Amino acid sequence: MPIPSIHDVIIASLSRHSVLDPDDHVAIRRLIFTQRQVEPSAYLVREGEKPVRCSFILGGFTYAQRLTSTGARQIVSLQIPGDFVDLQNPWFEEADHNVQALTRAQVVDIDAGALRTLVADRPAVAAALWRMSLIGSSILREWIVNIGRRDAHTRVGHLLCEFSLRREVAGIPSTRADHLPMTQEQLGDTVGLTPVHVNRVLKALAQRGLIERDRRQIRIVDWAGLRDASDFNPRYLHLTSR
Amino acid sequence: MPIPSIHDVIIASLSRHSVLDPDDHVAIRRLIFTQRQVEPSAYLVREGEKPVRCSFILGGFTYAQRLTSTGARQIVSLQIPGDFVDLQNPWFEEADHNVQALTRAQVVDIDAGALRTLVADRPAVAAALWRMSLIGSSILREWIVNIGRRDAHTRVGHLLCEFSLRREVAGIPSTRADHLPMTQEQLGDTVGLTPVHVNRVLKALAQRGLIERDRRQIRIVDWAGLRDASDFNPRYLHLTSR
DNA sequence: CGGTCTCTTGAGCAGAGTCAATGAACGTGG
DNA sequence: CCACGTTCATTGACTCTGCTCAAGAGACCG
Repeated sequence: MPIPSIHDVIIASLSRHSVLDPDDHVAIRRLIFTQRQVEPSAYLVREGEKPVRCSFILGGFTYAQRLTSTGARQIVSLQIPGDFVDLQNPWFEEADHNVQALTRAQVVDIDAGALRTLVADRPAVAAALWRMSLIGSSILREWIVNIGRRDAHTRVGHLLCEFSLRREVAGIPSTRADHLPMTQEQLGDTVGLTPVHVNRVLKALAQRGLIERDRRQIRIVDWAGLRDASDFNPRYLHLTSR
Repeated sequence: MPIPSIHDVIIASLSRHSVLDPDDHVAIRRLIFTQRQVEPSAYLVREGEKPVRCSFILGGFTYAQRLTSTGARQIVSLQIPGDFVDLQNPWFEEADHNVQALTRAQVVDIDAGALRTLVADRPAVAAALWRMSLIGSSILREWIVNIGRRDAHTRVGHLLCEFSLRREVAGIPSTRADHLPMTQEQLGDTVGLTPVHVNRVLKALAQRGLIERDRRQIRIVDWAGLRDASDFNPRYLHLTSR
């Protein structure tokens, strides 16, 4: 794909949630950035370092993660194509978490300073970016509820629903290979469970006819059933409003 | 207190994290708002409703909360004086959570439209507000780690450390009456535990000499000890950077 | 074809939850 | 100033969800 189309992808992503005028488009098109590919588990951001750029995901998936002093890992967010990785970077002195590629991913790096300038010049772009980061906050709140107050079955089901819906809304077809591109250990680190228990929960969900599994692949068979069983209400994703 | 001083409080709060110039001050001083007092457990925001204003806390404490379908409650954030309640409101069509007063609280309501205008006109103010909301996101991530991967003792201790430090940084003296103005049930709803277990954990923390309790009051006796026992690293609060 | 991950399953354990009773503190009205 | 009701805190006894440990089976890769 030629370079210009990447700008279109970013504009399209912002426009999914906000309204931009032609001048905003022009300003975004002036952004200079570099595209690169990252391999699974490669770091995009490291806790403690000074972030000088902000990435945008073209393809593949990434996750943000932190470790406790006992070495336990907790995944705190997932990014899918169309999302920004750490939109906060231009405004913070140091990163407060790590970001790693979940799958092989194609990303573009945007200079933090250029992003600050863009935001200062174009209020509508600032509002669009802000809105995206606010939706990110809303998802964080939902995860707190999920991990804090739901039992293991509901928790895992809720994550499956969220991931599936976010992907669908972003228009990302789910291929056989990457339907839910996580190991059961990563799934556990996302919802606060051990991999062993995740395994048992997935087995139970399959036995209840809510999902189907084949190797690493997880497919939702009964969407309404899983949604209801998982206390999933998409309001927190703020999909409709714009 | 005369009305003008409230603007000063807001400017001071923003200036704690960001740099504003005199024109920004002028723009903030043009904000019109109403001050009011809310009683404990009164709602400031209700899930699902269209938010038309954004509140700023002058005194007292509030919390954001959501319920699961089974009726369990999870508190997802705490606001202290100097914080905004739902800075997201001007950009969302509907609230995704409830906000209630934890104690009696003094708040000012700012019209969402006026806030949008201010942000569009004054990039530095926008950056300051954005930065505050990003710090809020960072706290949400830490809570996910806390609830997802730490055991009950560490979890409770971590919350005590966070609350104590945030309050100290905001310059809010802790009076005997409201040191930690939460019931054990609310504490449990914050860290994902039952009130009964919170009670046992507090008892154990006191026996270890980390905290002291008297009625509702909880005092940290051994700050370094509690910090280390609770895996508390204040990086996520982004206090120093500005 | 061996090595490495990941998944799966069983057995036993334990941290946190549930249920229930008692007690302390506090506010209110008489 | 006291009686009463309500809300919280505290504690014990018991249960159970999810964790730990461990072994074996697939899958995948060079």
